[in-house]
Amino acid sequence: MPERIIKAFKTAETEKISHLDYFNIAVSVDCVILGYENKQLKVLLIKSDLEEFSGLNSLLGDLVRPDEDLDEASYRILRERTGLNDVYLEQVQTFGRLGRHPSGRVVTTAYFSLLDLHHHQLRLSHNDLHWHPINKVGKLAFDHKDILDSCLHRLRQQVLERPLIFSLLPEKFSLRQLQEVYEAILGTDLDRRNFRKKVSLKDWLVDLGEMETDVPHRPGKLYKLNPALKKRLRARLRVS
Amino acid sequence: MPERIIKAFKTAETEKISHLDYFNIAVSVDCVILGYENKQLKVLLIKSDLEEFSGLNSLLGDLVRPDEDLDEASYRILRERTGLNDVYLEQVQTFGRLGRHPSGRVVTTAYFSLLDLHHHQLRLSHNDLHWHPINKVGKLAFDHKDILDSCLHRLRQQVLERPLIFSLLPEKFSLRQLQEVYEAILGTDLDRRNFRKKVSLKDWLVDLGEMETDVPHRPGKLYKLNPALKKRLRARLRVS
DNA sequence: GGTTAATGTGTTTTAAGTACATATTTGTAA
DNA sequence: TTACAAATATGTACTTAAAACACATTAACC
Repeated sequence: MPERIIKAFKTAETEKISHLDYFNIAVSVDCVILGYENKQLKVLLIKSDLEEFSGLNSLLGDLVRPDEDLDEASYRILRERTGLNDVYLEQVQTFGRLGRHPSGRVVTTAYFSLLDLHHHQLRLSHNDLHWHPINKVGKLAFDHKDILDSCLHRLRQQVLERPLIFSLLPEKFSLRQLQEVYEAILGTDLDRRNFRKKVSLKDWLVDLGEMETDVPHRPGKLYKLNPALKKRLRARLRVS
Repeated sequence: MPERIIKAFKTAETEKISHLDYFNIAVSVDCVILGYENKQLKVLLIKSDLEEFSGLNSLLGDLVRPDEDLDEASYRILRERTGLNDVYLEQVQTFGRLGRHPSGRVVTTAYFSLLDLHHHQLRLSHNDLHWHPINKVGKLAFDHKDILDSCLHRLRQQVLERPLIFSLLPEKFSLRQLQEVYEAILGTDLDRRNFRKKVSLKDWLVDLGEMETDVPHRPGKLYKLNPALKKRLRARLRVS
């Protein structure tokens, strides 16, 4: 099969490079899995088990299997690591610098995902997995800091335009909770009145007619995500 | 070396898939090279030489070499095909669907580029290369129509925010010419007065104090891109 | 029943976007 | 040389969105 591919690319065929070398590039995906807790945005990291990066954390990634779509690979990683399989994932960027992986040539595609850190189905697969507050992430293994930053950048860019954020929250939430999520993601304070005006102009929320309980102050109304938008937050791929 | 990589990915190591299979994925880049002529946005295409796609056009792409960065590969393609080497290229998205290439598994990363179709250095490398008006592109080989569309979408999203467009134009240009480029890209008519107001609020242009010549009507002022922004339109990579 | 800590709702100001009109300059053709 | 065609150059009124800002209300706690 490799030969067929190389023949399909004329330029490659005429090159003096050994044909097999073209298949010395591994393809991986890395997932920036984000959760929300204690008014902080957190990212799921794992201790790197490579000598070169001992003591450093890394994102969750894996080689793409020869028989799975790129998108599918990211869902697999999320599922293997968290037990969740109906979570929104979005491709952000591909990193292909030479030398980005100490063991050889690996080109990796970054995805980000948002999920409710307290979701009842969430089961972390490994002891060394942990949630790390986004603004206390120091050095990471590989170029994973760059990958994280590019995903955060994309997220911040999109979060006010598209209803991405709701998978970070429980089913029912107050406007204050929603605003706190936005503040954690954007890293800024928002004006409560302007925020509410902005949100209410979109068709994102449904008033449940219920109130918060167990808060030491005047309870707020509870909302849920407009069901019409809910499907977009789900994975497009099923478990294989 | 492949073995080292596979060992570096714990999950892969424990799989029953033959280790070598992980290296049966080829990595390519595809370039959406856009130019402007006759008030039309055009894309550089080539006749596909694959049997499966006979009669169809495709984008310009190639396998990534084992010893070159992903970004570098896209610059190489641009250089090989057009002779230009100092042109802006931007990564857009990676396409990894199974079966997207009939000869085997190929994951491709899409880049777009804008260049002056009448640039004196432009030398197309191949007879079958041709510029195709963007709104007359029909079926393309592979998933290249999807790739083209995603690049156009990104371009349209960014073109009013960032000074990307100026490499489509000659050094000196009038505001009318500039507006026509925007209209070709966005596919809409723009109000001249509002357009000028919008552009003049940005710091993109420098008034040259010169006038158009050889126009059959009142000549307009000529402008050039603010030199401070020029470097951003150049490649970050040099010719190797 | 007063205090605390939120919620819930405007208004005003400023900036950005949209719609629209008139005078001006050049080339061309009568 | 003059009228006409076709574009440039410029400005104002209207509408919508974003930013700044204030006050009355509700429930829990003591």
